[in-house]
Amino acid sequence: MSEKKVRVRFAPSPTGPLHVGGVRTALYNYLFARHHGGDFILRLEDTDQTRFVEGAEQYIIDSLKWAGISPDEGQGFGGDFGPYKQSERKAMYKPYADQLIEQGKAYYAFDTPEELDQMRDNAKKMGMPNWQYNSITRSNMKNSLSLSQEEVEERLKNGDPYVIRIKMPRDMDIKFEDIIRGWVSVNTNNLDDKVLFKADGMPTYHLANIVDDHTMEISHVIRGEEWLPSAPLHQFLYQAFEWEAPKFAHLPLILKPDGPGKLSKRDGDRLGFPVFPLNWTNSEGEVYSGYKESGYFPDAFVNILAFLGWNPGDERELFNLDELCKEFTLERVGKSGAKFDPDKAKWYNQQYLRQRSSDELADLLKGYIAENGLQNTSFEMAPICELMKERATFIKDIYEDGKYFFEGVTSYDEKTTRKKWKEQTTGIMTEWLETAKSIEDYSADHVEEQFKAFITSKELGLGAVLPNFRLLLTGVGSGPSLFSIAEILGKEEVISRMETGIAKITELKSQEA
RNA sequence: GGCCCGUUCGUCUAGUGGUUAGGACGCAAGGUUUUCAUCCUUGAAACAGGAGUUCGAUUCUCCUACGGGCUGCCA
Repeated sequence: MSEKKVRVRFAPSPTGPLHVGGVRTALYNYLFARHHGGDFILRLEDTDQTRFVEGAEQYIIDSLKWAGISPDEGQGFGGDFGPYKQSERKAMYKPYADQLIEQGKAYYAFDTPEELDQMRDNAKKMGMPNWQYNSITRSNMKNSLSLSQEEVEERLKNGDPYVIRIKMPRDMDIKFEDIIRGWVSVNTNNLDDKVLFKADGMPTYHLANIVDDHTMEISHVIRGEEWLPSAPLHQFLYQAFEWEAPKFAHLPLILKPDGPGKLSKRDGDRLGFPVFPLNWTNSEGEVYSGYKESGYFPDAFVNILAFLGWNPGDERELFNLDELCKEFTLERVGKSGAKFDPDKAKWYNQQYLRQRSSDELADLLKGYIAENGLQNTSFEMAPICELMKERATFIKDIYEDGKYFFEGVTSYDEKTTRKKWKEQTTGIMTEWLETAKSIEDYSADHVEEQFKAFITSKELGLGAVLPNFRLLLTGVGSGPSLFSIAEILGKEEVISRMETGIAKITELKSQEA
């Protein structure tokens, strides 16, 4: 049976940026291909010329690359089955439509869009919300089944606009087995005579899709659930052409985190999380945020998406791409839609951040600083990352929570100053400053030892003194081990920060009084 | 409205004809910590409802409810 090589395709329409649902579909295709040693193909379905969006094609390619799931062949990636863009394959489709006409499986229809709108409107007014062009109604329409042969020829010769529609038979059950959903069955009485070929000379999605999947030797069609209703039509077309149909797998949809409905473009920025892999600026100049720019790692992003509808069947949750390729099967994909959980997404990123070495984080942090034109530091970046990574979710947290390493101390946290800096503190800190000056070894352990000896000799409590020391070195009331911070800053900087800090806080305090 | 698909903690989910229905995120409490975060422990939290089938159904069947998708010369 399926000795055939596994070949799957991701076939988006370049009408805008890809959102996470689309990327997940691409990911599942990629994982399936890798798991079976097959090919993953990118095909652009741009048969609707009115919906062309500048930059969308490149956006799709860039997104897949960023996520690390580049196609083996396809638009922008080469291959032997090209072109991979339907607008460039335009000439291929007509003969297939003609073949169906010759075989009596399809027919010409001359009804104008206006006439069809009129039909639907009238039907609606008469209480029929779903008027369809089908085996019943087609006899009342202008087509090659209802018109005389002479008139049809006349119209064709005159160059009257026409479409080609499938002639859906009456009362026939179409069944197919979906890998995820099992047997799906629909009666053709509920199906309409879909347009296969448009008046502008382009095929519709339905025709192009079948012809391309067949000629590109696609073995499995893995796509979103929104295609399930047209799957019977596609099945019927394979039969009409007498082609072996690929296997189908319809993926559940990704839903909004709050109310009902599938995740849409606006949800992300409304709810404070991205729905797109990369930033996207529309023609009006509005920017929609992307995972990349929001600080997500590609591997975390992939992990998040993989688990929206799939799981390994045990309790592991952290999977990199290689592991996913090894373990992914369509049989373990769920049937029901998943609501996107922004909190869980952050948690994943945090896990991946912590897995990274301090050197790796240091490089990323340098990139972040450069990209955003932020203040660089003369301190070693890796130890800072080592110190901050436990409490960070994104690279930017390392910078923001450790600003004092980069921008120095620019202010003193009001609350901590008010609550912890007592009258006698200035004196204590000045004494500690003198001691600190005499210390040569500024390793964290040694500073801690000296500090503790100091407070013991003064009969002071750690909780009363340390927050003030922290205030002097960082300007903030909380953070990682202060002694480690001191080690990174080094003796010179510690002394200098203490001197200016004591002076400034004392001044602030005296102004209050 | 019609057709199709779905329904286990708030969310993502595991799971079985007989289980204390498991995990993760989030939430709450306690512990650790100079502090914040981390970390550890504990806790609250689910089989949509109703009929069947069965000795026994969360698990199988049907109905209802709810959710979702589709219903274009869009994909």
